[in-house]
Amino acid sequence: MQPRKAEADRTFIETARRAQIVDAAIDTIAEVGYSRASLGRIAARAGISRGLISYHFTGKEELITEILRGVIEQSRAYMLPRITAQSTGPGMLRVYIESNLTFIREHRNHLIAIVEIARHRIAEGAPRGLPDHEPDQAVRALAQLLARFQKSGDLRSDFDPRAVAIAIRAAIDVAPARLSADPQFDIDSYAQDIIQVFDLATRTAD
Amino acid sequence: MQPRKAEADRTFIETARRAQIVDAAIDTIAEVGYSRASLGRIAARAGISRGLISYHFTGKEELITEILRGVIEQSRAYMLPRITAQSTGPGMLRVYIESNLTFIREHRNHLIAIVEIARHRIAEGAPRGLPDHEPDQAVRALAQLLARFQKSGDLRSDFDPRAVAIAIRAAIDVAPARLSADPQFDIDSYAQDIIQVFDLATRTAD
DNA sequence: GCCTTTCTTGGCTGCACAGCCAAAAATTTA
DNA sequence: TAAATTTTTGGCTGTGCAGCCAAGAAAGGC
Repeated sequence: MQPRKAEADRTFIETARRAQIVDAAIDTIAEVGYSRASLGRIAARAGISRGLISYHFTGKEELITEILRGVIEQSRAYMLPRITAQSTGPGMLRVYIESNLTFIREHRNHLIAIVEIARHRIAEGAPRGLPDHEPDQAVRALAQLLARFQKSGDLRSDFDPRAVAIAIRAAIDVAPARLSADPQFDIDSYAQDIIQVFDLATRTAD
Repeated sequence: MQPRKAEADRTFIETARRAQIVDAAIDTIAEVGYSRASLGRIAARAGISRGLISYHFTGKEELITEILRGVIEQSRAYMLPRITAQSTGPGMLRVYIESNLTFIREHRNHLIAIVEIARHRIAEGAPRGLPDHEPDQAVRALAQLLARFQKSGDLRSDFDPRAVAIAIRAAIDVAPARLSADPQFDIDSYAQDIIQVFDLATRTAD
């Protein structure tokens, strides 16, 4: 499951093709769902032959991994500075939810695709009791943030940060599916409502 | 996609076999995931031949529908009386979350299976812009409950009941996947934390 | 007991897919 | 321009699956 060669060695064409294939794969998964997104369909959308994907990627696995890697990297780059800029608990929580949902709105298909991938990975690929899957990492990171502000007295301390982190991630991760199923869904007003919910739930009674 | 015959006409054997196959299908889906749960695997678990499933069900579709029908019926029977027994907004909300999560704990595999099915149905089966899928019904029903108590002044009225309903359902629906991925996950304490979150978020400031 | 109906098996067919490969086309190098 | 290399195509192979069916086994009616 290694890339075919080191990134630095890639030709211009190879780099461009890989990007083109990744984009086609994201749009295909977002449109027809993970398990209908065959290499044939992805190739058709990119306007190339099936074999070409096998030439540029060692297998479907590497293609999917590349999608995850790229999108996660982009979302980190967008959200992390915004979140760490906040110094108060409620502020951090607001910006955490807000930046997540803004990123989802602005990268609709990318997020629909990785949520699709994550679901199938959790459900099937995983032999039960796997070490570390992606959603767990997000939950753990958020739980740590919450715990830190609990300790500093900036958030109420009578809740389990892990449980609340699970609920917050669940509320965020459901948004891409909503977006794709319901064109009416207004993600910005959803964001505001969710922010209020978790603000009221975690804010110290002062 | 109709059942082979009216329910009343079924022989003893047919009824027993259908139940046996449904049970095997639920356990298989819960164990290996939806898309690895082939008729062959389900038959193997039930200790019967593949063809027998085709004899008792018109197709895989009917089998899946039967699973959904049964589990939804059971969960309604468990939860509905408990929820309608509550007369206050906060009480309703507490019992709604509690009875959902208790039912999940007591019917682990059943719930893992239907969440699996629902995910794949949303993601793939659905031509975009479908009329009514199951999770939407649950969200809509909960949103109506919330709206009713908002109008009677029993819950704060500065949130969109639909958005909060989506968040509550998301927090509940994530539990089966957590259960199957993480044996450590304590669903009862999770329930208590989630109850507190949404209680604080929706309770009128009195 | 025999005959009919119900039940069950295992094999067959066709489909969709991922991965592989030989050869053609395009591009680069000498 | 010729040779070498990279890129691309389309077909082939094996796998896993759902649905179908002929024939056998079991159960029930007469």
